[in-house]
Amino acid sequence: MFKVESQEVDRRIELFKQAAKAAGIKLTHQRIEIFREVASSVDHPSAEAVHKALSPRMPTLSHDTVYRTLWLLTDLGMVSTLGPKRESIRFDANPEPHHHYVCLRCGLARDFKSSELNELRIPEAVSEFGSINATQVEVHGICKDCLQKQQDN
Amino acid sequence: MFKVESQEVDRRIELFKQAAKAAGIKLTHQRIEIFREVASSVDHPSAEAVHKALSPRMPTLSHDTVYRTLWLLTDLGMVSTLGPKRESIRFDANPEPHHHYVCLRCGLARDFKSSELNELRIPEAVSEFGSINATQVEVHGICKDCLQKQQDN
DNA sequence: TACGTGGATAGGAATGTATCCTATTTAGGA
DNA sequence: TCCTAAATAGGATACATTCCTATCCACGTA
Repeated sequence: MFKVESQEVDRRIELFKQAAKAAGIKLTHQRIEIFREVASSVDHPSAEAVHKALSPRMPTLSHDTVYRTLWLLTDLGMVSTLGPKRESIRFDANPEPHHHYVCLRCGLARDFKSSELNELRIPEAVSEFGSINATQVEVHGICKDCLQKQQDN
Repeated sequence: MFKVESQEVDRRIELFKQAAKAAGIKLTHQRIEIFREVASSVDHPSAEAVHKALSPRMPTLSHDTVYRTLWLLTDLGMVSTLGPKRESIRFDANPEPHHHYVCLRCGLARDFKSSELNELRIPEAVSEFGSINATQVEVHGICKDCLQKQQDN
C-alpha cells in the first residue's frame, strides 16, 4: 500500500498540534499516533483499520479512543469522512443523472439536478484506478434544521 | 416529507418489473413494495427506514428480506447507494481540495486532484437545503482488483 | 386451473460496528 | 513537583447487518 511522504505527514501533524493547542485540547500520545496513521494513509482507513495498524505498537489502545479521537479530529477540521456521516447505508432509486447535497451533521441527503455538472471532464489518471461507471457531485454542508438547532444553543 | 409523484413512481416500478423479468428473478409482493418505498422517497432511506415504513402494511416483513432486496435492486441497477458501499465509516486526512474514486464493489477509495473540478458552479437552488461547506466529485466504478476477480469466475 | 419445484421469505441467532460507562491514568498549568 | 480536569482502557451495551434453515409461494408446465 502506498504511503503519503513522511515530510508531508510531519507537516500535517504540525498543523494538528497547532489546532489542538488553539482548541485547548490535550496532546496525548494516542491522539498523535491516530492522526499520524490517518494522515499517512492514502486509502481512507476505517476506525477498525486504524486500530489494527496501531495495535502492535500500542497494544492497550482501545477502540473507544480511536473512535473518540477520529470524531474529535473531524470536529477540528483535520479529518473528514467519506459519504454520509455516522449513519447506516442509504439507498437511492433516482434513475436520472443527479447530484447530492449531504448534511455533515445529521446525514440528510437530497438530490439536485444540473445538466452542466453531468458533463464533467474527469482526469485521465483516474482510469488507472479502474473502470468508470458514473460521476456525481457531492455538496457538503449543514442543513437548515441543523443550523437552526445550532442557534438554539 | 416530500414524495416523488405517483406517476413517476409507477413508471419506475414498471422498469423494475421489466428488469426483474429480464434477469429471471421472481416478482414477489415484498420486492415490489420495498422498491416502491425507495422509489417514492426523496430522502434516501436506510434499510431500517424502509422496514419501518412498510411494517404497518406488512407486519411480518423481515429485516433480512429488506436488506437482501435492496442489494438485489442495487445489482439490477435499479438502486444505488450513497457513499462507499457496505463498509464502515472511512476517514480522510487530506487537507488539499481533492476528489474521490470509489469502487462500488469493494469500497476502495482513492484521491485524485483536478483544479478544474475544484471550481464547479453549484446551482442556486442547492442553498435552499442549507449552508455549503465543500464540494467534491465522486467517481464511481469498479477497481482493477475487482475487475480481475470478475474475470477469474 | 391445479401442480410441482426452485427460489424467496420469516424469524431468530450470530456477527460486527460503534458507543457508553466508570475506575484509573495522564497532560499540562500552577 | 503537585493537582486537577481531561483523557484513556476495557468491558458492557446498543444497534446495524448478515447468516441459517424450516416454511412458503411465484411461475412455468400440463
